[in-house]
Amino acid sequence: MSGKPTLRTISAASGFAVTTVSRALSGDEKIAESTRREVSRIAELLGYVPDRAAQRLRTGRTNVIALVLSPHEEIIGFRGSMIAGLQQAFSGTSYHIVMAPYDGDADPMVPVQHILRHGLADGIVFSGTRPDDPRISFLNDAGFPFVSHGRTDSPQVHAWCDYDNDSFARLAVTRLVARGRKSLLLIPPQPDRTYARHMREGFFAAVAATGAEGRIDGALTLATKPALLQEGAAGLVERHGIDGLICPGEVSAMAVLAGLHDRGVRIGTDVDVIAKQTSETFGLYRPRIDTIYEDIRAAGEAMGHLLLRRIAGEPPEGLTALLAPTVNFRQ
Amino acid sequence: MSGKPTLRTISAASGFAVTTVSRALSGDEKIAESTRREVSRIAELLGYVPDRAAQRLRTGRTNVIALVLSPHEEIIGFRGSMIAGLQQAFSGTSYHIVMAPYDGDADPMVPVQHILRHGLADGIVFSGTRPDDPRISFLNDAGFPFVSHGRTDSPQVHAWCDYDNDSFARLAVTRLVARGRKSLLLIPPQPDRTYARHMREGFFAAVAATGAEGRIDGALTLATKPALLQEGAAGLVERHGIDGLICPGEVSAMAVLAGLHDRGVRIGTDVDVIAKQTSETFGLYRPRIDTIYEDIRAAGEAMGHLLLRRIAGEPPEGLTALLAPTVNFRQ
DNA sequence: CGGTGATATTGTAACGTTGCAAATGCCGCA
DNA sequence: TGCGGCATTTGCAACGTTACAATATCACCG
Repeated sequence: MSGKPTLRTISAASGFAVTTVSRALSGDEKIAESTRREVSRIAELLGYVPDRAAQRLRTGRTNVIALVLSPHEEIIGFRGSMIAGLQQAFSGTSYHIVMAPYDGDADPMVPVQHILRHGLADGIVFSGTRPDDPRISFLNDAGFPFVSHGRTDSPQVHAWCDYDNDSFARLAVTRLVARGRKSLLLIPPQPDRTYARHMREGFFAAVAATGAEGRIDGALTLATKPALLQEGAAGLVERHGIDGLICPGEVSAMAVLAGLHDRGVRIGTDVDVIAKQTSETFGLYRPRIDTIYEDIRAAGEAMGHLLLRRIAGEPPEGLTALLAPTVNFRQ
Repeated sequence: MSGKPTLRTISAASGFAVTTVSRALSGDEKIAESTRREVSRIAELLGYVPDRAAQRLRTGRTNVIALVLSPHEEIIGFRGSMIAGLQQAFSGTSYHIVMAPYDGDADPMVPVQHILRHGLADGIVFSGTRPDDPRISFLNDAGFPFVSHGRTDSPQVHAWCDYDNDSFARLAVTRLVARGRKSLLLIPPQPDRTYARHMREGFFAAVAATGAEGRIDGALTLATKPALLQEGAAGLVERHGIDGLICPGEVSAMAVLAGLHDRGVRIGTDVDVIAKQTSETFGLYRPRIDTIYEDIRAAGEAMGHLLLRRIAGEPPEGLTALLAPTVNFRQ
């Protein structure tokens, strides 16, 4: 009589068979309304909670979503915001989020294979998508529900959510040009990611359209080494007369701004810097700069909803979300 | 023949009983070395992976650790760093981290009760510990392994990991006084958390010891409303002649620095600001300020190890870690 | 040569759930 | 009265694992 109540406990207490109790609590199927009420009443009374392990063993469903993030993500609050958004999407469901271990250095296939191999989850959310990301076809072949943060070049249809980095770059260029800047530099985002290409394309398209001069310096690619950016960006400004810089994230922005500051370059006067903003806090940076907001939390929430639909069996066609930039410009 | 290999598959392939196979793969117990090798060989060959759901149902162990964090944590990268540290501690084990849903507003007991009720995990890591935190006695009574980030006033013995905020405040005060500052302000940390008291105590002890003047303004308590801090701190500096400020986190530091900047107060000249630093990136802030580092990732790793020992059955006595501040002062 | 004990292996049962096929009860209609 | 058919309920089996008690094997000793 001690221990947690099980279906058997409720069965004994209510007089109905275990199977009936199970079906009554599951909600659907042919069960008399009176039976359902009585069973529910007793279940509630006894504080019954279904055993996830048993359900999982029997049904094969885990009620778990695996989140695969590289710890090297440039954006500081990325993990936290993404999790918050996913949790928002899963509130009201019985899904929990498990963090798939991934050191970010190894083959990106490793964590994904690990999840499938061990049956850790019913669906996967991953980020850091590459143009030829092998995870897409692997998961598609396995028929495993997933949503990627970022797009690929692959013709394979799949659910994804992405930020419109093309528009981001266009907006940034347009703004800088409107402020009278002529010689623009895009701090290169992570080169092997698809979003980096979108950003570059938008950058050069806008540069061409506005008649400004635009460059990207490959040597500054290592956004994970802020010290390099700090030196390099400031040097370029001096040597090539750059007067407008676009930073693809807060870390690169902080590094660039630090480098300029340390050389006595006046932000907003000698040069303009415009950055992608992903946290509230960055808006407190001084001197104020123009930013364009990317809402990671919203991305997480969108991905959560898309994934739930995939798990429910919806085909991936059209299960996509392209999130628009929000400008945050000074007067 | 299709489907994942199970113990039965290996049993059939090797000729040993299912029980023998299970024990051979589990590692211990009396199994002939030759048997173990043969069974392992076949298991490897067939790509056998034990079914977590079945193990969990049979043993009651989940191989999961629940992480309970408030999304309102002031520190931006807190979630990500904590997760990274925990994952580091769990690498090589079969433990996974599940994020317990917690909106931060509700009763902190809710997520903890949820975890126990649904048997979601073998252990819990939680943060935001209060002096009379009800989770401590609840989990102790339930005999459930846990580690808290932060201490309590309760005499109950439990595993915890904390940052030495007393030392943090003393170091900060000492540094400011050494730079000639006389009238110090501590931006108040979250008032209902134990760490806030430690920080206050260290602050006033050091202020008394150095003969400086120290104050905390309760009106600035709402660290989650950076706008308030921005206005309030700058106002206090002007009205009360504050010349040294201590910020308990990066967000409050950014707010305070923004407020001072906007009023034309010169950082490092008119006033000195010293802040707790929790991310690499913050070191790029300009003008440079003195910071004292708190390593959240290290805290996560320490908590992971402590929790594993608790789960292994070690009594909580002495399972504690007080992490020391690291100063990062300008020359 | 029978008995003892150590060592290694085995069979059975159970964890709590759900899918399936079968059974029960009941009503109306022939 | 008997029977088909519907609505509801039931029992059995199984998911894959491990705990437990029991058995088989063998060497050794009296």
